[in-house]
Amino acid sequence: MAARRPPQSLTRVNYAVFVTVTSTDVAKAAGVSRAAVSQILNGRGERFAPATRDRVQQIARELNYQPSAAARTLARGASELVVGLLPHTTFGGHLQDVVDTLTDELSAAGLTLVLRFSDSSSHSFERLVQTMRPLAVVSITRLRDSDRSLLTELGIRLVEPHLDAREPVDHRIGRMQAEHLVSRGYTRLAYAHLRDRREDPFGPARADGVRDACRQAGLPATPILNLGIDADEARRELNRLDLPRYAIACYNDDVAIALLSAAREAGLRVPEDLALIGMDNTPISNLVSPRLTTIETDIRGAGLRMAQMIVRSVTGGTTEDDSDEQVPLRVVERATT
Amino acid sequence: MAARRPPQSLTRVNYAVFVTVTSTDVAKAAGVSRAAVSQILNGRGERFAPATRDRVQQIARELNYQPSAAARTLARGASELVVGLLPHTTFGGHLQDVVDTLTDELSAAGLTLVLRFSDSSSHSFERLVQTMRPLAVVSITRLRDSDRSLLTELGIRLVEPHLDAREPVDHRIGRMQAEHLVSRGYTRLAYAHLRDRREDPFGPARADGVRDACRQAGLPATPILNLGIDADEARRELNRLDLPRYAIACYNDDVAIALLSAAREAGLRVPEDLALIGMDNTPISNLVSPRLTTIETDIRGAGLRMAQMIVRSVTGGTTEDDSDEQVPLRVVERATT
DNA sequence: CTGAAAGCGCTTACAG
DNA sequence: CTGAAAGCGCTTACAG
Repeated sequence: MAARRPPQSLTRVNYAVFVTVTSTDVAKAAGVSRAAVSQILNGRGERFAPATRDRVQQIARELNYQPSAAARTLARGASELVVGLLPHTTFGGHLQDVVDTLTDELSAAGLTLVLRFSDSSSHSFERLVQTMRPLAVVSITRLRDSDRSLLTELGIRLVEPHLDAREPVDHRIGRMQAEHLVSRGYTRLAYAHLRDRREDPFGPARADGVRDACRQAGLPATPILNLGIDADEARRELNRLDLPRYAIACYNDDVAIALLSAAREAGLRVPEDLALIGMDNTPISNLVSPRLTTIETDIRGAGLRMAQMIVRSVTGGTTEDDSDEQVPLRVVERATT
Repeated sequence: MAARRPPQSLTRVNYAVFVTVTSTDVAKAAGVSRAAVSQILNGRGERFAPATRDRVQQIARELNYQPSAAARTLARGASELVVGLLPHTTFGGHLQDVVDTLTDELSAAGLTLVLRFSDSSSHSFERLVQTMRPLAVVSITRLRDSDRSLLTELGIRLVEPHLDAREPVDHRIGRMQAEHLVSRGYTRLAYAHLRDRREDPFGPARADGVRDACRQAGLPATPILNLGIDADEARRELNRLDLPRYAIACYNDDVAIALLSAAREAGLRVPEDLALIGMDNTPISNLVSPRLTTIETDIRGAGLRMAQMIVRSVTGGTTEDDSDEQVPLRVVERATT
């Protein structure tokens, strides 16, 4: 074991003193060269005697040998780091489960997933990718153009699962919302965004889905509302509509609840005068009255697919989503439509 | 510029071809040695002629030289990586702003913040810290014991801002909830946890705060409720109370809204028969009826303090929170108390 | 079937 | 005031 002496002058940073087991330790203990240890532990050990192989693997385990990422990166010229970019939106258990799945799947493939918010400053993102040289960046949401070109320029693989299906999932969500409303007899539809664009990463694609569904059904253009989760804003946006008898597809359940609350105060009957459909099937959507119609998605399954796609893309070189299955989506019909 | 050739056999991973500017490039262009470049760019340039210093810095900027994190880590024996552990709880804009602040502050100090969920598997966390050797780990929430001892063993600094104030912020939150309820004349208090422990990371500390405040006010022990955001569970837990005339401090606004909804269905008057206080001042807490009393926190300011504390701890060696200011907390009184 | 050697890009103690 | 040299831990092409 090499006891690491910290550098002498600590002007900037205090270093911990690590006790590390290196490949040299393993090699000595096993009576082979470091090259042998490296090859055997990296799956290129076919050429070695099975006994040697076993011995090395056994000893590495006993010593709890963990190769240094820094050294490996330096030697290989690329890291095993994958950076996951989280949208700057409210998210709870669901999205976190997806990320956990991703973490584990990538870890099993020898890759390390590390997270960032996609909205943190471009500057710090640039530093991150320039210095860490991740193997890939996977973005849950649409990337800034500047970040995208940075990655292209550096030759860092970009994986964007949400763009990959033949019909992007967000377009489908909007379409399903609209088709449900149309099937309940509504002919005048609107789309309600979250006003803060940062929190509305999927809004544009979903609004497109609503618009396309309306066009296909021969309905007029859909007005676009923009509101925060706030009673005043909801009332104001509602007033822009030629009520009664409108149906609104909402960015998420919170937006729908804000509109629901405003409608109640304005004396509108829901769903007779105003129909609402949310998205996410949040627990609270089932606690308001009337209970909210919404859309539910099997996001865990989606996480698994995403993970597999990334592993495939990183290990196999393709970014295409050859499996053409789609994320399962389901309308949860309750009392607001 | 060194064009990096990818290794010949790509059994596991496809590598991108990077075009990197190295310190050698800078050194050549400036007509100095790599050592000089290193020292000048790392703030140890006092010994060099000002002209040399300026030239090197200028050229490094022009070439957009970004030192390789891997090489630096290897040479220095410790990385400049800080791992931030996110609680596995619902969070929206607020917490994300804190994280963004943290990212930028650390970046300004030359450190790279990278995120993980604290609940992802211990195994993958171990791999992360063993291979990446972060300079520090900062945990927004309480760490698993196994993870904690792993870090101790490896000598990796652990920063836990939530533990640092003289009175931990979560204890204070519980106490403020209870004190508010007591001040409104309630004498029988309960605490409502989120049932899923993963989503209730701060619950125990807050329940302690409620209990301590009640003890201090001479009130009886507080019953503990556990519920998900679900009408049935809320009703069930409500039935365990000897109603009417109870006041419940809730883990967050969602829990309070679930109880509010159940109370409404059970024909209880709020706040006469049942008082509720939430936590977070979510937008929706102001949209339900009656509007929810809750607690608001200046989490942005908290993020800044946290960032400074981490930078100080990492660069200065102390983990103590010498600044004794507290996170601002404020009761937002509305109609449920 | 296995090992010696070179090299990844950087930092730092040391020599001039 | 500045540079040559050694070394961080690993990987891989090559020689035996």
